Amino acid sequence: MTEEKVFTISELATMFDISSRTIRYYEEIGMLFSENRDSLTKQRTYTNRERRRLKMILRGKKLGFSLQEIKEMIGLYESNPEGEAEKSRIIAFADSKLKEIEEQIMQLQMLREDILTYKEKYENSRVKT
Amino acid sequence: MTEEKVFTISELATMFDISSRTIRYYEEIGMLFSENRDSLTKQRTYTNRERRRLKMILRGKKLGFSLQEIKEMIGLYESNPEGEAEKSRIIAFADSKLKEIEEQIMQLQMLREDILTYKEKYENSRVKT
DNA sequence: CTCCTAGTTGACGTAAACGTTAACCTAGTT
DNA sequence: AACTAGGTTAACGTTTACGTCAACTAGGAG
Repeated sequence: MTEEKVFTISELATMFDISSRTIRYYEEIGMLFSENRDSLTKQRTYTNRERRRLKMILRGKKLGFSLQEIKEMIGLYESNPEGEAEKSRIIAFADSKLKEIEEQIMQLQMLREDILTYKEKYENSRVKT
Repeated sequence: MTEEKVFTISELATMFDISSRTIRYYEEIGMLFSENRDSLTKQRTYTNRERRRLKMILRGKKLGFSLQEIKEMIGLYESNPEGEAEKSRIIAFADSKLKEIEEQIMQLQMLREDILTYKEKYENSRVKT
């Protein structure tokens, strides 16, 4: 019933269109974990939890964040702060990231407008042939 | 009257808080040009046009694009298409970039929501001290 | 003339994020 | 038994985007 589906490394790789090496690398630098590896074959298995982590990592990458930054952000999701000091430190980090993200959204909207403007310029300049 | 202000390399560098080396590198790979270099001292001078180009490059970088991608996008701004075929090729490129950018904005908004959610979770869990 | 500042061209070095290859293991065919 | 498919570790290679350093030059300040 509660049998959780697990994935092999190549299943995850094809699922997200990345290489197995990439997944091993993420594990190497502590961004991904493979629980319950077969003690004999040493093969990695991943749970849905790790699949979601990987998805977050790839989203972060597409958005231009470094793996280090992504690691810290995921840490935000998973941290269990002890005491008020730790909590406000985390909230401050969240706020700074939020500001950064909002700035990035604004810049992207500006870039979008720019490209639209140039595109329309081309569309309206009919070439006489 | 129409005397355009020009900048030295270190002026531009401090203006955008980057190194001179970075500027030379961008020139090296054909993303920036220094017109009218002193024939004796070989010193570079930049016009407002190049200052704007540099600004675009740095914006692109902050948004997570590679220098190659940025180069292509700037090419979009500066291209002067000959004939309908060339024009529709450029418009198609613009469209694909626009899609990409809109997707990126959406992802950023989702990330923003995620972080907000987690932040509020921490804020509302008062620690009893 | 000497020194300092600001620039120049190579050319080699480096961090991040993987790619690639070698040498090995195990499970499942044929 | 031999082969194939899919996985493992270890280690060296590669690309991007610069950093760093050496050796040189031209223009002023004193």
